[in-house]
Amino acid sequence: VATIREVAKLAGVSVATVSRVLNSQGYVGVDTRKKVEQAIKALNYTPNAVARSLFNKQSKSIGFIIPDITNPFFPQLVKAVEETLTEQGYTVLLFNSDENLEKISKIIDLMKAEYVAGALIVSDHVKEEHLSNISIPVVAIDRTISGNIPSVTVNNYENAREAVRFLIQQGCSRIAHIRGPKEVYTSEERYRGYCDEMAAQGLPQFVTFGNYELVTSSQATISLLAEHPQIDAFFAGNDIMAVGVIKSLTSLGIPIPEQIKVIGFDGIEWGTTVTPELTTMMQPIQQLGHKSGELLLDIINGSHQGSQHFSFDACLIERQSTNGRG
Amino acid sequence: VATIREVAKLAGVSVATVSRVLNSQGYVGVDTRKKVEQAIKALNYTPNAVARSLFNKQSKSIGFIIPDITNPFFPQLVKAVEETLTEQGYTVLLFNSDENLEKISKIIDLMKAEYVAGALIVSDHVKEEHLSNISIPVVAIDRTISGNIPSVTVNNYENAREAVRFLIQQGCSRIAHIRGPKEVYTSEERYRGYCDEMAAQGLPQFVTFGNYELVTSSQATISLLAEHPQIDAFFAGNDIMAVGVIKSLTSLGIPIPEQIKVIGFDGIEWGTTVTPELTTMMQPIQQLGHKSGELLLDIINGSHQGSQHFSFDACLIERQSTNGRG
DNA sequence: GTGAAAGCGCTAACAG
DNA sequence: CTGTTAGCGCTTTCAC
Repeated sequence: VATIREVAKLAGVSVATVSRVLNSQGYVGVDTRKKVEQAIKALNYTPNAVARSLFNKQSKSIGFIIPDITNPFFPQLVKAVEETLTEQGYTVLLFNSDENLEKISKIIDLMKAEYVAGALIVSDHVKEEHLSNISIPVVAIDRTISGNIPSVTVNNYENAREAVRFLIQQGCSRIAHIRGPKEVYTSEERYRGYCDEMAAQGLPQFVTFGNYELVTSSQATISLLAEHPQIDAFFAGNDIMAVGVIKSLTSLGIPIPEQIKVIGFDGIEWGTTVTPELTTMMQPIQQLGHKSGELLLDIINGSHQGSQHFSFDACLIERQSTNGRG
Repeated sequence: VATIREVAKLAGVSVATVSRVLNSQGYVGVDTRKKVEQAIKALNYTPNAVARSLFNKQSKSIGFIIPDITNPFFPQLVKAVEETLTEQGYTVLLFNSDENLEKISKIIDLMKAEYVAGALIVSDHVKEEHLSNISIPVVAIDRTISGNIPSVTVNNYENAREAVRFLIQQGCSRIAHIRGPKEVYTSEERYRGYCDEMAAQGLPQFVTFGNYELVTSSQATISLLAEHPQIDAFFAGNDIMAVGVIKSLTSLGIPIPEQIKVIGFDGIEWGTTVTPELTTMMQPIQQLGHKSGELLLDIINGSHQGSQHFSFDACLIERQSTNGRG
């Protein structure tokens, strides 16, 4: 592997000059530049990223902390983020936190040690104080951390109301909500949206915890239905739970959507594998990923101005689980 | 952030001595060591990983190349791999190749630039020559690259035969195979297993391509069935395609497993969300991940000896899609 | 046992 | 415009 010194020697110049053409910084004579470029090509030279990091105290990589790589929502987000970041010459370092604070603090140490240029964080447990002794730019995705930390989110609250309104338009009035875990931002927001919309419409509320899990949600469905047989629709806090609802209803022999309609939230592929296919509020994953990548890069480059917080709307995808003759 | 020099000053020794206790290398006086350790604690010092890499030309990170992060099989593998690697103080750098050779060569360059200690690769397109000018240890997972490159795989061929045999035991004899894409190792192996077992049993073969995709598989199912109505079982090359089979059969009103039985391969969670739940050959993902991590570490540490190739068995999980009154 | 010094590959003053 | 030089933080001969 060639070093800058070898390039300099071949080109008959000093390493400083080579460094200048490498970073297109400072004045370099036209012919000198040409000689250097030839030498670079001849030696198939690439600057050593580690040495650069050591000096610059910054690398061309971005840390990305997600809570759970096995939740299909996140891999899609990762892909979107990677698209914009690699396009700008950055590498994404992906970390799985499992929402474990010890792990998170290790990850943050590691990111500092690796001189990452910035960080993208999806977490309900990371608070501003965890980030206080970290001097690198951070953008929160999918949930806010604090008003001081830039964020890119989804209008969970408003879109949840929209889901409920859609069910009402379809003729439902006894709408149950299987909600996600406590203290999880998206879960709380969607729950709040459900409550407010139902209250606004003067409709009764039926709520149980499903914890964003399939099995829990299946069970919750059955017990809720036992208590309130009049339920004519389920709004699940995410698609995984909605699939659980569909499983239970199917096993109970309840026709979907004729007797009970089901709507989810997320837009993951699972929703299309079940029968009937799941109607859902599809999250704008591409937009989330691209915007957060761009925002972070802008902040890193110091070229960002204006609002620190962005949010996008989920989009209703009507499929079979609500498309009855209704 | 403290540096080694500050630690040395506080401890009243030279940086060389600090370095020695850091790496527990060379002789250090007992009391000197104690002073240094105190200073380290007092300053909350952590050695700078980048500076270390620059000198050692090796970092404590492992590159992991997967073909597609949105395929649920890989996130699970990633988790298993991470478990063993982080335990040993290594960080996993995850890369998505999309099986794009250009991207792969960039990733390999990057890994060299970051001085990764080793690499784990899942790919059908990476050949030995791509790795030739790379001097870091490599382990292939889930598919072999060449006899010279250590690998940890699944007995796709044998386990596919097992799946077919199971179907036969259940009383099926007109068994169709929806196969994965051409030139994909796992796909070819499972196909070969199907063919050989069917031939051995003197049974007729029905094969179509499903390309490891849901929609393609659904369509393939319908056309295959139109041509050969006598089919009484489907062996799909992976679970995603098996779900596609179930979808089509359900929409055709064909009872599963009474009229037609279905078996998949992989053991992803999707299989439990569909109705009926999917019988499948569950891959030993944990074992795959752990073994490949250990193997790579052993090679890096030069402590490996013996076989370079390991393989594990997938395990039959009987669920509703084959559990008819049969 | 311990320290001084050279150097990993690169960049950024500072001279010229 | 271009070269010299001093580090970034760490490890490792080589003396003492």
